[in-house]
Amino acid sequence: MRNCTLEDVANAVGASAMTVSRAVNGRPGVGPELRSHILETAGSLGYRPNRIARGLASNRTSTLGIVIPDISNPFFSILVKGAIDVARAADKNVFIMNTDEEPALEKTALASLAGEAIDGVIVAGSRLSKAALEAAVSGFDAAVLINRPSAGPHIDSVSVDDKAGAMDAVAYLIGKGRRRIACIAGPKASVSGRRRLLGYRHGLEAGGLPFNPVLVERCTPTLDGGALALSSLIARVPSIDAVIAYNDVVAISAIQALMESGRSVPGDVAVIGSDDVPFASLVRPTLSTIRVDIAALGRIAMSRLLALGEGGELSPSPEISPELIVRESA
Amino acid sequence: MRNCTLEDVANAVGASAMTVSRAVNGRPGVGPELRSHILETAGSLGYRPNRIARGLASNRTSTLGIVIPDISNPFFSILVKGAIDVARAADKNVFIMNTDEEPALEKTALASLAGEAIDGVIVAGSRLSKAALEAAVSGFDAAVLINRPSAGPHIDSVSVDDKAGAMDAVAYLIGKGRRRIACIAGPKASVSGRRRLLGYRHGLEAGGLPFNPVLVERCTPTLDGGALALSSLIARVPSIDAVIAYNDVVAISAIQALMESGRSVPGDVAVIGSDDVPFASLVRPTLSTIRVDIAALGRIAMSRLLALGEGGELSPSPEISPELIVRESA
DNA sequence: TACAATTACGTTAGCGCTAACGTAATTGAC
DNA sequence: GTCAATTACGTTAGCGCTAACGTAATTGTA
Repeated sequence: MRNCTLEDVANAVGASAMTVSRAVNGRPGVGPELRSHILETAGSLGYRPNRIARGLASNRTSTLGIVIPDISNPFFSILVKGAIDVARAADKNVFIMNTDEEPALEKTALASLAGEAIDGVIVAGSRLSKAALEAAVSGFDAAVLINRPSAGPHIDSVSVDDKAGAMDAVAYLIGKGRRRIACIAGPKASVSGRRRLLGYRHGLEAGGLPFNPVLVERCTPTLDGGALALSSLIARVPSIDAVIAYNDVVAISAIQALMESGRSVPGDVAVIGSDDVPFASLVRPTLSTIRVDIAALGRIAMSRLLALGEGGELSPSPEISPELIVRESA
Repeated sequence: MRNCTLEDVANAVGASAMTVSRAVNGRPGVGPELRSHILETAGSLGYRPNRIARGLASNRTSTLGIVIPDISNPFFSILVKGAIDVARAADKNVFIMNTDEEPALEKTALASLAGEAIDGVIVAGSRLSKAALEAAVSGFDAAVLINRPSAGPHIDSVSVDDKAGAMDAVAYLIGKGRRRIACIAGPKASVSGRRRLLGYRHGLEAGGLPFNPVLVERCTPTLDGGALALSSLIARVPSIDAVIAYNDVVAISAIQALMESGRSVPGDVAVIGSDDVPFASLVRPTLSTIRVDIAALGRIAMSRLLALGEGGELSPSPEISPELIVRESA
């Protein structure tokens, strides 16, 4: 039982394939009676357009791609959910590519998507250099970069003002009397990590505290990364009294390590995470964090990607403002 | 700058497109020197096979689909990660379809995937009836259902022995002296929820306790679903001393509600979740749970889907055994 | 040496669809 | 009534690739 094609429908109604194509795609050039007759027949024959053939002929596939470092990280899974909700509403399907934080895999993923002739791509949490990212993305008709500057007319960008978020957090900590504030920065290749580090630094300076590199430690964005980084930090500066962390996962990991080292949170050390992933309010102590509306970020990115594909004029790239959420940990 | 095609490469080396196709796909029928010459030229021209055209011509797209209720649920995001890791190794791309727990959207998603002419699909957490699921899935060349029985030769199945897991948990609770054990069952449409409920019932009977429907409450698998269900339970039976929950998210939600009601966990009420998602060990009290190797589940499902597509003989459908992890909450 | 089997290619056709360009019939303006 | 503009279709060609079938050259075998 082969799938029903345009031509099958055309034969059934006694029209040409082209006319059926026009009817099915809601395009002008078909009379109202014939149109409805075609649609009825197509329905009863169970006709489903073959997106592959359509893609080959029209060079537009109604298919999009999302490239992220790690779908099992709640930040990215929520981001993806927001994005594909919007895509589904527009009847587009989307490929999800996981890069495991590996720049090489990110390049491969983008190259593979290029072979799919997709209409556009969202790249979030890219670990590529500016030049490499631009090169990898330039082959697409449309692209939206999250937390990376746009480069070119068919490339859009949506960012979170991570710097401001980190500054707020530092200001809050200073206001609470904390003076030895450490920063667990993210992976070196993470732009949002660098922005948060910058915000940390500016926040300290704004509060009249010196920036001291000894209070900064990089980490992998995993559940043990935070603990590892924290161990290095307290080995160097046992008296730290606050930590701002790259994200919530890292923050929670750091809290575990702090407690194991005999320190209380927030008594001895205050901790602020970032993103406000769902479990941030479930851990004990509940996590103070710099909230980002992640799903909205995904929705906005996908909306703009679709608009870019339509060729419409885009408003200037928005910057999402994070918001400090104070809970128990700070 | 158009993308380079097979024919461009063919012209460059002075061979036919067919020969280049054979070389690029590693198929026999090309001499060793010509083959390497073709591959070199293809590389230097930046040739990337057009998967769309390949799909149309060969009716195999090297593309797969995964249909899940909610990618932002850590269970499914980890499952997806396992699956796409395997897919990537086989150079396949995958569509992720989110159904928001809606049977109607699940049908739409499957129908949309059918239009993509994908090589196979994994359906996890289906909320469709047996008949509807079989109908929706029968159009695919290959399918793997997670936690649903297979139906047909081209449909495989991978299941978790949820019933055994729930029985273990109940036995453990009874062993600890708990007698009024409640069950927060999942959504009515969830097969794994029904299996866990069955395990709960059998576990009680095995332990010599009566099954009492008043101790069972359905819930949505969300962060407030557990709390809601728990409120109903304690309204009916204030003296419950244990709860086994549909999954970890629900369990944590229930714990919150228990604490708000003035009960201590595990002092007054012991709680056991299911799945052991990463944050289960991060919440306080840390969560006792019925561990499932979710990533392995995803990897196995994808491996079997790929094998099914190759037409190889499959070993009988495996059943993953969960393992009770005892932490603080029980 | 003769003849089948194998290898290394090329040719043809077509996957299902749409872009681009017909063509015939109808409409409207003056 | 004339001519342009519009509408409602049909025809042709081709997207880039591969399946299926050629064909010529080489190899092996008795």
